[in-house]
Amino acid sequence: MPRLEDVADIAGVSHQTVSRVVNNHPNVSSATREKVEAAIAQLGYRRNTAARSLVTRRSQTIGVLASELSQYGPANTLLGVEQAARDAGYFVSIAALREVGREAISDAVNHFMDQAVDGIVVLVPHADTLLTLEELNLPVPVVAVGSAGSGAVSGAMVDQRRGARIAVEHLIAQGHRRIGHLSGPPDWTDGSERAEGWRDALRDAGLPDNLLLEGDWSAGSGYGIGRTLAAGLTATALFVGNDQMALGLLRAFAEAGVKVPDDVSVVGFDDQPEAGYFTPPLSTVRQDFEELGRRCIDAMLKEIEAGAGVSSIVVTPELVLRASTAPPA
Amino acid sequence: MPRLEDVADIAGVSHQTVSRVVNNHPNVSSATREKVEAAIAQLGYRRNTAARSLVTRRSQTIGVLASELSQYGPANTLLGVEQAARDAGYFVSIAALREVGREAISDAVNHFMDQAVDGIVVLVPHADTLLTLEELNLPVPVVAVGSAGSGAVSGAMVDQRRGARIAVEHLIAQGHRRIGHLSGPPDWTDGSERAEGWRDALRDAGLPDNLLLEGDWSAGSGYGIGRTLAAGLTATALFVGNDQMALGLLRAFAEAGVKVPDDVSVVGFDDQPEAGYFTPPLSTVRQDFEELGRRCIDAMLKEIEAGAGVSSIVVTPELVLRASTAPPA
DNA sequence: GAAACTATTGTGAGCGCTAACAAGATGTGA
DNA sequence: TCACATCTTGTTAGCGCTCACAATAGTTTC
Repeated sequence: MPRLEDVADIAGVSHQTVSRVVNNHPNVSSATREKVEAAIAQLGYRRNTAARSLVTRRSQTIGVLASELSQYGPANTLLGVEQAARDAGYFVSIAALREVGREAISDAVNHFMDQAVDGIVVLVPHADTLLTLEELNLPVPVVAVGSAGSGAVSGAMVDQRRGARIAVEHLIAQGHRRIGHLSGPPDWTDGSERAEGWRDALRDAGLPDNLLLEGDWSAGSGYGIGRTLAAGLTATALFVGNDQMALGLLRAFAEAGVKVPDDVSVVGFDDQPEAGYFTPPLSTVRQDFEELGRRCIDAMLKEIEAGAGVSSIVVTPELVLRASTAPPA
Repeated sequence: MPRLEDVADIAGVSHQTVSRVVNNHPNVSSATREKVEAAIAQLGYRRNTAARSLVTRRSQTIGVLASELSQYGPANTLLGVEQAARDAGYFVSIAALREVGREAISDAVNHFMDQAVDGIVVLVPHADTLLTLEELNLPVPVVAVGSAGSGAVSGAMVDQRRGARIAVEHLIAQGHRRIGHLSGPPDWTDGSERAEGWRDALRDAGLPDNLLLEGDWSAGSGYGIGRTLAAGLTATALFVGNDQMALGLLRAFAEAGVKVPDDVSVVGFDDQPEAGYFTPPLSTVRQDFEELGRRCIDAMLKEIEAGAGVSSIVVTPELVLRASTAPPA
């Protein structure tokens, strides 16, 4: 591999001048710059990241700590993060968590510290992730996706509470009075936030908020709960914590002869690409995960490069109406 | 950050001895080792990756070049890759492709070369990816997932042709004689391989192989084709290139009053977690993507560390039967 | 026309680590 | 006992780069 020195020899300048060209320093004459650039092209020179990192004490790498990477939300957030990071000249390193817990998070963070990442984006949507991160007291900026952040850690989230509220308010506007919620696990921030939004909307409307069932995000849990519900359905509408559980629920209702939306309306959350092809097509709440990811990196780079303090990013979701909702009979 | 030297001072040895301890060199007395380890713990010493990389000329990083990262298959392959790589002490860097093409691949590869990765796993399931990679003639080992590899590039794939064959042979065994195929795009390796397997099975059985329709992997394309098919259905069974298209197809059939499996049997491909909750639950071909990812890293590390040559990995898929298939009426 | 600036280029040191070699300590057999 | 091997530790150089500073050339100001 050619070095700065080799380029310098060919261009007839010092290694430092080559370094200036490579780093876009202002005080280089255009004649010199051209000579150097020609030499760089001729040799196929590439700056050695390790040597550069050694002296700058920056790795130009951002670590992404993720669980549930095969889920629609985290995967797309990762895409946004990657795009913004690469555009800004950063590398993106990942560590996937198989099970979520203090130790697994700590292991992954250690891995990133070994790599000397310049910042960490955390894509672990559990309620106590933020706490664990604060305890670890990391020497680099951290953005926790799915939380509002704290004094030490930046947050970036879709306003799920608001999304849930919008969905439920729509059902109320359609005339529904008994609206249940199939929530995700309460120890997931998404699960509890969406449940809160559901409750907020019902309370504001003076409606009962006692029909709450807990799933685990999977289609299987939606199916199981759907079978139980179908046996003695009291609600005319159900707000479901994510699209996958809604899929399972629809399946269970279909088997039990419960008609959607005639007997019961169903609203999901996420708007994954398949949601429009469920039976029936699912009304749901759309979240722009890529945007969320991009904004994480914006905030992170401000912390890394401009020394900015922690920030709190909020992205607003949007209700998408399809055939699974209708006014009650 | 403490350096090797700092640890050496506290332990009362030379920096080189500390280096030996850190790198598990054999010839260090246990007394010395203990002193050094105590000093390391006391200071919270961490080896500086940049300095190490500079002298070893290894970055301990594997690049993963991926498109379609929000899809079930690539996402789970990535998980397998990450697990195996981290277990082996490697970092995993990612670059996601927004659109697939020579230039995008070349950009991402350049990004990895800037980072001096030790190897690249390519998760871009297009037919001409392999060609592009060969042309780039990379100075590090490359494993192309979804291809059989070539003289210069290792391959790792699920035996999709065989998976398709198994699925279609099952339909034939059930008594189906007109079996159509809704394929993915033919310029995707997965698309053409699965179509080949479908054709193989039909030809071997002396059945017609002229009912081939092309989708684009999305539920939407499955839906569109489903609507067309429903109008004048001649097949009694359909083998669909992936589960998402099958979902759209099922939706279209439901709308058109075509009963699955009474009027037509449907088999998908992938076995994504939701497939069992479609209406009806989908028979499909299961692929172990994580295993595939892990084996990619095994092969890659053999190339990097043992100087092994290119290899070709094949993982066998498995047919999962659910309610969407039945003997013809 | 000398002093004071600015723009451009070069020199030397050192980031933290590992590899190669050197040297001391310990043990072994004749 | 000495010559030789073996185990353990230390010394030195250098990986490729950027930073701080020095030096030169060109320009302006009074």
